[in-house]
Amino acid sequence: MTQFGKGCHLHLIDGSAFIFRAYHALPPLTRKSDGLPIGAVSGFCNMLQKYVEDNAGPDAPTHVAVIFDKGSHTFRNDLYDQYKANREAMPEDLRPQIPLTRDATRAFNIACIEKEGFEADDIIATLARQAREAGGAVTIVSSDKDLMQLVGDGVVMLDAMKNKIIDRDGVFEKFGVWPDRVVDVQALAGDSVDNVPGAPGIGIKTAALLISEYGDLQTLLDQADTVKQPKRRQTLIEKRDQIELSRRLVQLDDQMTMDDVTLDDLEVREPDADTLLAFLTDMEFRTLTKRIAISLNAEAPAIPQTAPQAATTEEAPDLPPIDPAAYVWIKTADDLTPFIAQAHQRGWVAVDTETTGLNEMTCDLVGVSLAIEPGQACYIPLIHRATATDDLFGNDDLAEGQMPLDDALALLKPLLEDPSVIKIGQNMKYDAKVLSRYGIGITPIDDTMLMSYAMHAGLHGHGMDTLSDRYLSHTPIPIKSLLGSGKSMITFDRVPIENAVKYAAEDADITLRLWMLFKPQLHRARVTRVYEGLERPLVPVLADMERAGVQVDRETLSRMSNAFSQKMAQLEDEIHELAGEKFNVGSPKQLGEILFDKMSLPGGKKGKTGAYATGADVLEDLATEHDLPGRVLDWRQISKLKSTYTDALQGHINPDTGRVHTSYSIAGASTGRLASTDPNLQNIPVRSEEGRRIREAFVAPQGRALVSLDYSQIELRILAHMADISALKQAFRDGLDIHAMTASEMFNVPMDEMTPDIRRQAKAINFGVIYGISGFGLARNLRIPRSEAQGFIDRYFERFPGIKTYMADTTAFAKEHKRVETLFGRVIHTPEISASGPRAGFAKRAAINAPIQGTAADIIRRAMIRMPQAIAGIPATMLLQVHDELIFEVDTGAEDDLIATAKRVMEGAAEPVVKLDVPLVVDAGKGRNWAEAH
DNA sequence: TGATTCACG
DNA sequence: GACGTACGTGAATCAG
Repeated sequence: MTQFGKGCHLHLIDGSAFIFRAYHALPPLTRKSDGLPIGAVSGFCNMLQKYVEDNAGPDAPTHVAVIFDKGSHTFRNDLYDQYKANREAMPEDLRPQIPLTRDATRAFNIACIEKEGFEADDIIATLARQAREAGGAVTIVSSDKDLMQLVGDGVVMLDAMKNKIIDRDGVFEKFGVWPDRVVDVQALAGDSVDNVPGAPGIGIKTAALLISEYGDLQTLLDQADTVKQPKRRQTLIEKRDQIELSRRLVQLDDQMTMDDVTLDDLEVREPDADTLLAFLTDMEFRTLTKRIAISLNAEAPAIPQTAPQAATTEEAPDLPPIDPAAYVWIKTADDLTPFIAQAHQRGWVAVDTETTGLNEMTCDLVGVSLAIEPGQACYIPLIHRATATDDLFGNDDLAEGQMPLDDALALLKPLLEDPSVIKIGQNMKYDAKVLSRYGIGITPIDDTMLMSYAMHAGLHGHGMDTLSDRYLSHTPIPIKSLLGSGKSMITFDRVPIENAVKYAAEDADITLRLWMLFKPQLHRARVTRVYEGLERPLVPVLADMERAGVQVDRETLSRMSNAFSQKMAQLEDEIHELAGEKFNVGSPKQLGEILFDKMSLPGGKKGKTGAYATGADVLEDLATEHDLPGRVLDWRQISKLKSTYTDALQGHINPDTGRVHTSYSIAGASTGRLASTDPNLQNIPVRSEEGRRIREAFVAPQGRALVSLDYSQIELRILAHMADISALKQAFRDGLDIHAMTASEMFNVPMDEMTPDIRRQAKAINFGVIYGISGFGLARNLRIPRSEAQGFIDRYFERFPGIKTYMADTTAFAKEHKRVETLFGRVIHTPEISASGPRAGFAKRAAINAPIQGTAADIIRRAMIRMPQAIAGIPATMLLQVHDELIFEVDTGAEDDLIATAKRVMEGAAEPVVKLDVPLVVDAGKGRNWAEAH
């Protein structure tokens, strides 16, 4: 063994870069024998092997190590809590591969270095310094620009993919300064990937210019008042703290204490053929095993041929049939432990919870089912009752053959919370919410409903019955057959356990089979990023929001209900008086007969069911003829407010929390929007004065306030970007009133002569464009002749020809591919696009609207996913989402802090994946209730 | 259960 | 030439 010193050459390989490159470059391979994801490991081994082959010549290194990141919290997070906060979560199928890449490195007999709480870059910096001080040369195998500050003085970088050396000149080419000033440039330019703020408005080019002129960052900041450009000067002076913070973030730490590793430990060693080949064989890499066996002059061990588990075609894989008789009833801890052990070993388990109801906030956990292999599933009954009802004396005994609830949960908790075991479920938000009330934080999760949503939105629903029917050709046991329906319906805890086992375990079995089918399809459908980045991470965020709920004041609602009752009774009397007879004002059928048959008012049109139409637009037209229609409109408005809001909302106040807990469906709307149910809190009135007062009942508790932030004109901004309309984009950049600007363009009216009416018409056209405009629709909306509306549209297309092109391109794309996409890759299928008749019109307009509405939905999803981390230091809770608005509750005094932070997250939510040509603007409000905050 | 109506973005 | 239309949702109500 030689002492590291002069003549030695150390190679430091950036392991994380290898892993991510391998993961993204390769399709999602799985180990054939058991389905373990191994695509990244395979790519990693190939890259290591290629590296070894490429570096065997006279320049071969004498010492080598692969360096990995370990842990997510580093000293940089202590400096700046937003450091790397933009990072998307590690894909679920990559996580189990991380330890395997360490194993692979060791199998190649290469030193493998990681240190808790340190980034690989700092370890590399430290080892490089040590090697230089000992007189050796260093090559850093990476193309990461963050490492370029280390280049020079015997240190070079090697881009292993391009096999290209990056030396001082290469760094100068990239940064415009020599390596010793790279951190200064990075500190100014910032980095959106790592979320290093830098100086706003200054990029690498400007930064390099400034640094070259002033020599270094310190001098530049000290003499910032001499910078000629006023904007730069102002930024440098005002953002000095932020820039200095950025410098500390990008500066690598080369003074780490590496007490357990010395350079001498890194000496190049020949791989041990048996060890390496055993590892590769175990991974079942056939080609690579053979290739390496040849290079090592060794015999390649045989890899047993096993039947492929997940089929590569669309056919269902060859699996045991679904057989409810084969499922296991777990009665004791001894029955359960083997299942749990197997789940740990496998790295995944399908989970389903059974409860006494559908409301996760109030129902009780009745049992849990698990599935580990197709056909191999069990059910753990927990509180099933012995009889169908309690007896006359109120006795209600538990059934035999159940584990005590606490014992079962104590055994399950470590499994459900184990970060190395994926918990698979269908609509996991439900199970996560139920389990969280029992002190279990289930993680990490995979969700078959969301996988289907990512792949099949627009094609069909994503409930388990639909998916099982379609993709497994199996109809699950209907829940009705166990619970009955209507008045005699029972709760799940009254279902005899032998029946419950069949039903519940089947659900877990089906979920597991769907997962095995869908998981490899995500990559092929090119929606892995959508699923991993927009669907899966939203589950815990929404679960927390729903559990938090919003405080609603029953007194306020009840007072309003009473007032509405009186007003309705009064209006009813007037209506009956005007009609000359009593009838049910709430019955469109009776109303139609009164209006058109008895009173013979004009415009009576019957729909396909033979009933007169009595919608608001019809009644508004009739209001000029008679007093009655107007009264009915008033009555309807109040009736709506009372029944749907002031009355129904009171019934949704949870008695335990005093708050209303909505439920968001993630996979409901085809465009990517959320939908709110039980109750729907996305349609609380705001447009009418009376309706808006209902928002006064949504309050913050004592000592807190509500804060609302909403995107301004987000869909029009997205349209301007996607259709690339320079006039609209410029208007948004200039912060103009977009509807007034449109009106000015279309009607040749100067902005300072704009009237509200002209602006209103332009606004209607702008909205019409988003919805897939038609002359008829615009005419009806604006109540103008159809020919005039068509004239507006023609003129609009003349002024903004890009819009017409965009619409034509979008429909052509939809026709060709039977789908459209958002800027973030969300896929919305449009199967009806080639239909004939009126359905074609619907499909076409939907296809035009979906990418715009969907992109807006993607953006706010991204903001919501980042929000919990971003506001972690503020005493605030995110409560509600209303498509382009987020509502928070916050301690009084911290409102402005929250607004600043949440605004930053929302306005930057598209980045770094999409760089919009228009700014996103968020407006904010605060108050004691929602009416004040909005 | 389906149609109608109307609340929201 | 006629069809029928703005896009996306959920809830309450009536009527069969």
